[in-house]
Amino acid sequence: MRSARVGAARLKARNQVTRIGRTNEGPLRATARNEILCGDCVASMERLAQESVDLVFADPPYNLQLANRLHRPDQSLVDAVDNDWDKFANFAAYDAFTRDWLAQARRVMKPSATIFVIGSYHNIFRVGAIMQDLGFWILNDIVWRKNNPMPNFRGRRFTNAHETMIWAARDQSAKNYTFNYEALKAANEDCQMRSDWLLPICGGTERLKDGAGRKTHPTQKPEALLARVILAASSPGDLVLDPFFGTGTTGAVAKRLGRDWLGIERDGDYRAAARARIAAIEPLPNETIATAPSKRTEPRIAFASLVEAGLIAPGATLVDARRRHRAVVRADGALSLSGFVGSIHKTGALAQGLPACNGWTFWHYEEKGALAPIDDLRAEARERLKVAAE
Amino acid sequence: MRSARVGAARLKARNQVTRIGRTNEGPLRATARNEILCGDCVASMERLAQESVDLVFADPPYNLQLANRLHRPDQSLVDAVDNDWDKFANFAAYDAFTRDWLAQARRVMKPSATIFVIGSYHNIFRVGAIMQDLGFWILNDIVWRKNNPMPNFRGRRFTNAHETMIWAARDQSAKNYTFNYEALKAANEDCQMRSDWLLPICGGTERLKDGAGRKTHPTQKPEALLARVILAASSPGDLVLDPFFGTGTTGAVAKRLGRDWLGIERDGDYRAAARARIAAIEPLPNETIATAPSKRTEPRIAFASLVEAGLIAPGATLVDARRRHRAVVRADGALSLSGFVGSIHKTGALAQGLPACNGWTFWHYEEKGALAPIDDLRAEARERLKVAAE
DNA sequence: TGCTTTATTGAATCGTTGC
DNA sequence: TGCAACGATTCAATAAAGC
Repeated sequence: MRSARVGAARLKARNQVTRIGRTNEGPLRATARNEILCGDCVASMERLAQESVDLVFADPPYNLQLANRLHRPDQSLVDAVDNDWDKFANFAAYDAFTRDWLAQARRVMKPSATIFVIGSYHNIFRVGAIMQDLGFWILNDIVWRKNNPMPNFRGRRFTNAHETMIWAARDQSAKNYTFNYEALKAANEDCQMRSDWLLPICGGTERLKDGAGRKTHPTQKPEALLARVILAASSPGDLVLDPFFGTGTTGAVAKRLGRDWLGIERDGDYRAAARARIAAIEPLPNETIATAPSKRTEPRIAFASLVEAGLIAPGATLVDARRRHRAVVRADGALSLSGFVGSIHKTGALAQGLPACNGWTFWHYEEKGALAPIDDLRAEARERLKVAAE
Repeated sequence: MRSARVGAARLKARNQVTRIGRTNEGPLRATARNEILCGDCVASMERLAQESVDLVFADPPYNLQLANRLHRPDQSLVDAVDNDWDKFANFAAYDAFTRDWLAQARRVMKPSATIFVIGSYHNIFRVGAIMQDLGFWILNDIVWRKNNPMPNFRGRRFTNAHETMIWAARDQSAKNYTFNYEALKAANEDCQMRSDWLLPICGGTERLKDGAGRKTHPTQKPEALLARVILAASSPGDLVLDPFFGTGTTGAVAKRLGRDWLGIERDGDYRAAARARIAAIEPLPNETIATAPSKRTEPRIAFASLVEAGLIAPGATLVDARRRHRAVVRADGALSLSGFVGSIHKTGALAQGLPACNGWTFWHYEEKGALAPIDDLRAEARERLKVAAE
């Protein structure tokens, strides 16, 4: 079951939606959800409400410049990307296109939203520079390392074994962007997730193919890549926009992970493939996708309230883990440390001679001869609050 | 001894040099070698002869924009890069600077030369876009993955665990650039070298420090990184230009690998450190660095990574278990056995007159008088890289 | 001397809340 | 709006110190 808070927010957002068709006609009062908009992504985004999406994933044309056809050593032809949508007259044309869609993406992003743009060396430098020029604030560049890349058949370069994603906030001042740091760390052997991700390319049964066995889309991204992006930078119920939807990997993964999604795609074949694909997706049970509470999102508790609640008595003695320092709890929730009176943090800092200190983990109380951090008392107080709220 | 052909070419180049001082005064008829030019890199490069260098390695200022001081969880202060040389008023100023030095670098590059530029997400996108605008033809972007990066202390982003190098030819038509494909392949388990390189950051005894233990330069690059760049994209006797010479890693590695070098540096302290450092470098014997035969060779195994990691030194002697055969370790990870150059397997087979051989168990190194198979070193290397093995 | 423990450090665009 | 307080946060390698 979706949590009550998230469910309510999502329902509210749903009710604000003005249902629209699949064409570009008419204005939008709010932003659609869980649909594929037909048409050019700039025109489509222009009609979306500003500050309405929580996350953008964009896989724009790479502007590959393959002058000639490429043959493998056995003389077979490499099925290169030569679609019309990847053709631009020159860098200036590509830059203008890039500026247009990025500006619109930025407009529809909530202040707390972030954007991922994936590309290769053909286009990612232009994309990144334009993002900076538009005011995006880059948080990381992320390297998708492919464990099974296509080799360089001519032996004239290094194997092009990675693609680059730029992760950016809407602007420098946006400090409250969604980043599920703890969840990613837990998923990575309790080490913080690095900027290089090793993932296989999209193949096997995941790769969409037509009746004749031809791949439906030349650059279909692996769902594992989108899963990490969406888990890292959104919450259940959030709206994920993909302006270059293709065959809908973003929508499929978003639906599975309990996020809403919105795709924009010009090509009818891609839209049809995406629609069928997403319809077959079964969302995961809510308990598997609910974001774990992080310390940052827990309600703040004043140390004084622990004293008021009787969890710690005025006059009690607190010590650090090694019993080197002693402080006495005052009735007003401050501590007294050899004549100095201050907060648990200030006294902890003073005791250690440091500029700052987290008093919750520094100070301990004695219970049955053993020491426990006063953070345990805070957890107890939060537990009581939670019970009282129900 | 250097080979006759290479030696002659080098001598000829030397004779063309007009000796210059360390100031920016006066024109240059040709390009100096094995010196550090004092001054601004744009002005200095303007005085170099056009089409005179074979390889450029550039580590320009990254334009970091640090808003505040950063403390570790233990409250210690992070020693961030806040040098004046990394300060620019805005993106436009950084772009203008970048355009200027890149244009000069391109002018002095031979048609067959390539350039490596290293940067982070702060600057690399602007650098890459400007390179494309100036006509450079990007061959690869290469990711330097750090196995020991600084963590993200606030838990607000992914660990910034890599830097990016752009490798480019002077223009699209330059097809004859130097790329030692076979040597790199032999050094990488007989697999093509990928675009992601795992290397430790510069530390330990390699890191230059002043008398008080402070690092001489805040961003000294590891020699292993430069070694792979120089081995990949130059030949013995070639001239390697570094317009942001710093403490001279490029010069040190170039000299060791039998390349000529030219550095440009504004800071007198950096220049002095670089000069002393390079003077202490002993070039490797020629047989360890001569370009390997270009014909496709039998399968080889990743012996080069042991050399890069310092587990076995270039020039070291390997013997078989009964000390009947001796081979010398080359800097590119191949072995030299009485004039024949090949992989550890090929040389082992040749020594025994057998069609094939497992070099890992055939060849031994000497440690404290005892012999041990180089397979032990491979195990050690694997242990070190366990983090990255995934 | 050798092993264990502790301290230091590296290109970093690294908060939020309430008065 | 600015300022001060709260309080959350680290991985690997190297070097130094302790035993």
